[in-house]
Amino acid sequence: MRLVVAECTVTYEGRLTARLERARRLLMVKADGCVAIHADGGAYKPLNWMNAPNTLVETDEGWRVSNQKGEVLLIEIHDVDSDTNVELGVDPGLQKDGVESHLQELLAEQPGALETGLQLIRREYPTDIGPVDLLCRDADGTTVAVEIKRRGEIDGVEQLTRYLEFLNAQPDLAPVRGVLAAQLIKPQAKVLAGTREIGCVELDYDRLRGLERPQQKLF
Amino acid sequence: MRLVVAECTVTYEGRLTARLERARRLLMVKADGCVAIHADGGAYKPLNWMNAPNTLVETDEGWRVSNQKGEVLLIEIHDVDSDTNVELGVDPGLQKDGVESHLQELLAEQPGALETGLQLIRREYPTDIGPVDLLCRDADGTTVAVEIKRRGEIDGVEQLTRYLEFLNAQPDLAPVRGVLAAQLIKPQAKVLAGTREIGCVELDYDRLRGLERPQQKLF
DNA sequence: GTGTATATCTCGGGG
DNA sequence: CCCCGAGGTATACAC
Repeated sequence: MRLVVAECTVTYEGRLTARLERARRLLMVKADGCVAIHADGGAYKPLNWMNAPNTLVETDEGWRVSNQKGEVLLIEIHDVDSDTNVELGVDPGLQKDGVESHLQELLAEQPGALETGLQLIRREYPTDIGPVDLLCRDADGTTVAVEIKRRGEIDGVEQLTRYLEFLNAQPDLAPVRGVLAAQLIKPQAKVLAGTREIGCVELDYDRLRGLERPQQKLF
Repeated sequence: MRLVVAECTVTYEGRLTARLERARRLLMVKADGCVAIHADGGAYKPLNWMNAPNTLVETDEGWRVSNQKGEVLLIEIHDVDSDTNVELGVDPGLQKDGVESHLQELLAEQPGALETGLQLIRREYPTDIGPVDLLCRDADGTTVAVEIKRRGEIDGVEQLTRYLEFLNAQPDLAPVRGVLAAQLIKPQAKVLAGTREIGCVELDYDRLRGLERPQQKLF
């Protein structure tokens, strides 16, 4: 990783046009080739950047970074304060837990946690307009489409509504009802779901994890 | 801005649980207090971070960064390679052009560019479910709700559909029809718009800018 | 590659 | 403060 502290003026032309007036900033070039221009604030996001893959051309005046899509980042460098290289090596990477995919795994194993008697037909059930998180059959034999979110909001209800329209157009599945499952469902989403006769289930993530490994509960 | 290169092991507990195994990384602390942990790849995004405002406590073992929401970033520091401070000062900031707000300004001034005879009633017309970009009246006196996007996709059609449902429930406005305006409208969005009788208009941004300042065209 | 959905999204505006 | 919508969103994943 190369770190340069310099007085610079920057222009970006691409998906929009943007300009940074002259100031002292940190330029970061990572091993993958991406370039980021950081100021001393504004959270972790750089003021301006160019992702890899790109081409960096260095001249006396500064850097010209461009890519195949026609985007150009011009960094005019007036004065260099420092220019250092840091060897970091390959990173083992971030391990995450608690995201939607894990919720989906847990519920695929335990559909009964959503509703007594619910049984899984298929996870990621494919349709022409995208995959349905879980397709299930309830105790009465009715098909149920389940949409899983970390937070249940209006767009989740919209998404499930599109799936239900599509699934109900298939005579072998119809009638299909919908259930929105999330750790937290916002009031607006509950209201919208109610007007469309979509069920709402709020989940306890830690409890689901416990259900997944019941033997752990015995000790 | 403080830049530390160090061998570290990191855990984050908050909106999710995440862990970074031991490796050499760049730790960045900006003047606003935000902390970012960068590897030598993965675009400009850090592997892990904590935004301001937060509290950083430094001990012999490493850093403990926490905030009021109960999120905690623990950085165990095994070995410090370098630890430097860089003075950058306040940044004049990024100036942008070409985004949706500018399209909205241009169309608010030139509703006729969308459709002959169209007149603006109000920009950012407020409803209980969010503001309608442009509310207009057409040559026949019918109310028209306009949703403006840089790129017209399915979610833009959904958003406009919600507004139309809401507006058509108001007797003083109904009937209201919808128009989706964007620089580029994707085929799927056009199809969905068609099934809901929503109009689609593709815009030429440069031409709109020209219309805004017609005197520039004379020279 | 396109299409679809997610994200510790981030960021800003308005009530 | 939350809610809502935009983003050069970026990123992953399926088709």
